[in-house]
Amino acid sequence: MLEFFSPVIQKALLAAGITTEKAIQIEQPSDKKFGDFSTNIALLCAKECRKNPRELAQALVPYLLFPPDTVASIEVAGAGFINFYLSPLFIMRSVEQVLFDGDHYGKGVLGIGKSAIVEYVSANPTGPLTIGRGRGGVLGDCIANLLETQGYKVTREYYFNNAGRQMQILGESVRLRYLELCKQVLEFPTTHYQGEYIRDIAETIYAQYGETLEKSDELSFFKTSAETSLFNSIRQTLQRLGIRHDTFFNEHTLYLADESGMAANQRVIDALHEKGFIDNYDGATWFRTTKLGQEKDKVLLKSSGEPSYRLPDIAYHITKFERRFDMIVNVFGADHIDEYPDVLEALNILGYDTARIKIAINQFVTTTVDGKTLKMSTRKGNADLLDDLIDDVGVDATRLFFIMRGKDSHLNFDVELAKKQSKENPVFYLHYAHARICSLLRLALQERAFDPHNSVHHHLLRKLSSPSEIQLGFALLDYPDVVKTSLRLLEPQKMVEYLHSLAELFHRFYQECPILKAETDICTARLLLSVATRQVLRNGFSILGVSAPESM
RNA sequence: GCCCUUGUAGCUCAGUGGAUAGAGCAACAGUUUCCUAAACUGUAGGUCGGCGGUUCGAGUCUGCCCGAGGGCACCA
Repeated sequence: MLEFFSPVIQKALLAAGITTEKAIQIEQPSDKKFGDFSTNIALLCAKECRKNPRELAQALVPYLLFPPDTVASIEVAGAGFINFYLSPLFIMRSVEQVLFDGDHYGKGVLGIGKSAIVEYVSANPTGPLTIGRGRGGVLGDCIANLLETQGYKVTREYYFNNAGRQMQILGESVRLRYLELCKQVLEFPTTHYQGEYIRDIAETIYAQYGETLEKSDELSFFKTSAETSLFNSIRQTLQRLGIRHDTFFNEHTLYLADESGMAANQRVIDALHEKGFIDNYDGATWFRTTKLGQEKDKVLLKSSGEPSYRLPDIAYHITKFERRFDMIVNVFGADHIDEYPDVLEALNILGYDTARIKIAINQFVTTTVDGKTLKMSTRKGNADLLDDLIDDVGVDATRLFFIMRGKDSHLNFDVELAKKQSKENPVFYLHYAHARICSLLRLALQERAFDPHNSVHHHLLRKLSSPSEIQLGFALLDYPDVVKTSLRLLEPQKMVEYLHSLAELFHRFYQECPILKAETDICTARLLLSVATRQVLRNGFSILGVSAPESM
């Protein structure tokens, strides 16, 4: 709605002879008695105009000229707020727009002609996905969906590493478990992967090859088997959640020489060296972050000559620029919070426009079962496996619970609540609203041969005027703004909250207004309002990646 | 010790420097001759962790203190 109000306010300021640098802000007051929308522009300008904000607001009002039948009234209130009330006609006309746009309602043009990359999950294949990773996965997936609604061409990328020390340890862990199956007595080191899944992989190998591999010192077979198995498991889990990736970027490619005969990692060292940010001491190569005010330099090349994780990270991000993405979104968990400032610093030094990069960090998840909070543990048991959670509460609850709180909040996943078949459970409440509308429309088809796709009666919506109808219509009109806000803040939680309030408004409308029992025109209008509500619920669900059940 | 996130109603959480701090759930009291009561309406519930500072105005910005989670490797 900013696009609607802003130009009018801009003109009014001009007409009233007020010049200001301040950006126009439009907000929805928490209380309807302060209008449908309001602006604080008079308060913002009061100081530089050296005028009382209330007087300034009063002076502005005569110049606020909106198209006919849009804004019903304008009031000055409080310290100098200007409050706008929309006309019911305007609201109902926008409901017609919802019906007209259908699946496209809420789409925008912000990203048309632009490309975006969203990197998420990015777990190395050293174990099955944990609940914590799941939150980031769903968050990333929703952000990618949001970008697509605005016309961005989105690449969903998974960055992983199947080389290096962790993978060696993984292979060794599997080999040791295999040897145990061959009745060898040995000590399993605490530094190795303890998970039950290691035994499973070893058993599969044992079942297939018996003890024929017992004498082999060759690790790579065990490593490769483990990697293949775990990567499959990860991808299967993601698939269950409806999370897909377009590209898998292997960190290892950054170590290999390209056409120019040089590895991407080496090019980063050279480029940083040229800028004077490389130093060699203690046998290692360092990124001189002390020059940037940090306490310590950071190792790029270890004394063994191998890159530390930081170097390929920088090189990897450079590829995102080289691949010419207009927007670069990185989604990762709080455990990687210290990683990105160094990467950004390096990119800045090398002259890349880091304003294109957006970072979404999600805090961790604790699960509550029977009122008891379990802390996530990667070591023993499989209580923190994402697959187990999905088995337990289902895909929709898993997805929705992960994003129904702000990403910065330390999420408390109440497993009991997620399984409840009642209003307490937000998943259920949202589903029910949708199913209820579907059921209503099935009946309307039977009793009145109502066709939701027939547009000849759309104008009847303008006959609706009761508070619950107007409020519902108003909420529908708000949807495109909610999409934009969710994207701007990288926060799909805003969408969840919105859809919940939309469901609530629908239930109230349904309760207060008889639909099929109403006289013909009103009945049709109310059915159309219901169709529009269902449309917006569906559009929102599809961004969140939850299903839209037709009956329950 | 340092860094990041966080502390708002009994619980889970919103809150973009602005109006009397909001929502959901739980609690309590009501609503079905009627399209899904798997719902709706109403009531009650607060020292915004604490103490200062910035300004016309602070839950929001800032300083310190306290609590919670995470991170501080030549691991990724």
